[in-house]
Amino acid sequence: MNIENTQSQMRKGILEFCILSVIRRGEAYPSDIVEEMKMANLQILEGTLYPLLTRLKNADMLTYRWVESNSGPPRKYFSLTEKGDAFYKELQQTWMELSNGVNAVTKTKENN
Amino acid sequence: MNIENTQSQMRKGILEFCILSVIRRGEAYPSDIVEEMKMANLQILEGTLYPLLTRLKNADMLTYRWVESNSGPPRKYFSLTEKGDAFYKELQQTWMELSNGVNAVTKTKENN
DNA sequence: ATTTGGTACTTGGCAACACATAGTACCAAA
DNA sequence: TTTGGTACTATGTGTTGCCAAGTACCAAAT
Repeated sequence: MNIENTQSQMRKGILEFCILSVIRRGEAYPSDIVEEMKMANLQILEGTLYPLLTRLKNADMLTYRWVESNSGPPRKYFSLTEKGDAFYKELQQTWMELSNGVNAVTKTKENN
Repeated sequence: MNIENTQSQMRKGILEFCILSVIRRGEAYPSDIVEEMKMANLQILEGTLYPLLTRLKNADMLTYRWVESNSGPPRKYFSLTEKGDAFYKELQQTWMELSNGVNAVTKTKENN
């Protein structure tokens, strides 16, 4: 029961939302995503990102196309499917409700 | 990959924070906690709450005392230990950072 | 031509936790 | 003494973040 562990627990399910959000703004390949997340102070590791993208693709939320790179191997560029877009909107709603709920329970005079 | 599942995934680690917050405002027994959570639109089930309280107690974050009830069996009233209070403050910081991060990544013009 | 280093992706396994389910125990009123 | 409600316990399952090891491709240096 340490903070590092709790931090990764808190990430569960939320990363999915963030990643869909990044891809939703335009085709992206894994390193793009890591970069955008880092800019928002949300680190995500490759060992987390790759399996997550695979899950989302298998669930028909994402598609990808191979794009040649001039500095290394080809890259998978991901984009949202219609289903993925619909799912994203549900996640958005879910996050808002959760976030409001947590703030309601914890942000009370006595706790500040 | 459905919404119900994602909702419970998103709860991971966050419930811990919420529950400590409720108890921090004053001794509470499980049903009190469920009630306060429900008021904030955060449902928590008994099968989740009890093991969580046990974990927190085993980690020295909580203590409890038995209190007689005039309508049923005695109740465990929980309160925070010093360690629990320190931990709560860390969780508070963690939640703020995570929450800000998620909003930064997802709340962009293109996504509204 | 072979080595080296970087980039991109894959795979298998582990630990933590929300949740479901079934069960135990206690109490009070019918 | 049965019934129904309340309080708590114990066990098992599925999902997921993360780690670690591995594969593969490319380009510049040796």
